[in-house]
Amino acid sequence: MESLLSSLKINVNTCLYIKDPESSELGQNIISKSIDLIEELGIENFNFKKLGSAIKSNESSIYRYFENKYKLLQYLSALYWGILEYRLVIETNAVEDSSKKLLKAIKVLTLTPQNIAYYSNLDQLKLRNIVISEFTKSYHHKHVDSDNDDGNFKIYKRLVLRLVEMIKDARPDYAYPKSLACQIVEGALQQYFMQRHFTSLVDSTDDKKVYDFFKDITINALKIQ
Amino acid sequence: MESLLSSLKINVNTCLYIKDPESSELGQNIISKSIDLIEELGIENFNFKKLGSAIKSNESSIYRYFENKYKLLQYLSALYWGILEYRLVIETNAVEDSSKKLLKAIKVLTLTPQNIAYYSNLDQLKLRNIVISEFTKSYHHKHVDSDNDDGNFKIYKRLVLRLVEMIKDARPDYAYPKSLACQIVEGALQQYFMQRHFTSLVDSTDDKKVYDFFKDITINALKIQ
DNA sequence: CAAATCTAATAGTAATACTTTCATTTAATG
DNA sequence: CATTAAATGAAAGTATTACTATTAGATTTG
Repeated sequence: MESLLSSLKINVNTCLYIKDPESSELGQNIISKSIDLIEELGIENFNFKKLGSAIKSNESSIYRYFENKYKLLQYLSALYWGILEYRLVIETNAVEDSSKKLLKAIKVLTLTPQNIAYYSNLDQLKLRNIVISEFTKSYHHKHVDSDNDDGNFKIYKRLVLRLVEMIKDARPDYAYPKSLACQIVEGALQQYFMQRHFTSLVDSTDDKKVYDFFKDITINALKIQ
Repeated sequence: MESLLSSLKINVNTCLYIKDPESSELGQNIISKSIDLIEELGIENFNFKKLGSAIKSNESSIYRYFENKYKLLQYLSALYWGILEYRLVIETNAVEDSSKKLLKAIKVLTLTPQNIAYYSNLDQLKLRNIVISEFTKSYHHKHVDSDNDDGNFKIYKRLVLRLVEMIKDARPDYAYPKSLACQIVEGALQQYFMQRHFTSLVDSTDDKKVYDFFKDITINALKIQ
């Protein structure tokens, strides 16, 4: 499975970049080093000048790949959701029972993954940290609708809709499949952020408890198993 | 109830401002006009210069009240959660049955309120729009921990913990009261944002459905009623 | 009235987010 | 191998923003 995935290219929406960063060594450096830097500094303190000197290249060269740092963040997010989508499809594909399939999906979506080189050589755990801390800011702004029209969140929405289908398969008459799917995917990020920064609002700092919580919610809401 | 609340002062953490904006007319103008402007422009496109000319005052005068626009956002958020906390307490206080009390609380926390002048003359619906669009950004950044230490999110956390107590009262052996409370409070904001900007991920654009969803989740998770 | 405080206006600083230009290096092709 | 095209690097330049400092006038308070 690893080798299968590492030979796949995740087709991020072309609106997200000016020049495909996978097409050159500089582009690949931009991606891998920006993951380090954004995780370390946060998107607000990160800029292309700092990234330029970190990869011994120039600010203006990076602008030839990405319009601005927020597009880069959306690109990185799309990459993350793309990787997660592949894992979701592959790990649930063989499961026949619809309830078991759904629970397996929730596992993939809520547990911290091993840092296997699924995709090129980027650090999946750092990428996940970026998504936990920064993804919400990639769409909470005034041009969210045009970004959406451009397709910048396509992979994310496709992933959520895959979960919606699994919920419907497990319980066709459930009234809120989309709300539940959103709450699982987005809520998992939220729970991990809370674990790190709002410990008084958290029942347990154990990763597995995030899964347990959403599993419990889902089983009871859908009345399965 | 209206008159009771309109005579109450919500004690926002003093770290959030330099000079109490309620102590002068200029300060009150800053608050009411910033609600209009932040709702209209979003926090990124909003700045103190624009606010200054909107209230026919000066940038530098506003800096005497707030350190920067993000502190102002945290102040406005605290105000919102403070108003919600009062409504929560008052509207659930008389309810004796713990399950009914909890469901009433969820109603207060998830439904769009009437724009009653609960608190001074600020526009509660606009304030709510700001919280839906901007609150997540008030703590998703690198200095969240020191802001938290300063007490900037105290009212928000107190509100969530009130809900936690109600969940525990309704079902003392439930394993995830804090996770559930967070998901209700934060998830409601998320659902409203989705209704507005990610319609393909939404079951219904009816406000009441947000309440129905969280009510259903809670009833089934806690096995009440 | 006098003292203290508050506010407005202006100017100024430092950082950021780009853009432009142009020289140089690298890669592609005949 | 030579020519051409494309990609990159270096440097300088622009516009905006976030904030500070200064000062003078207005307002409040004792």
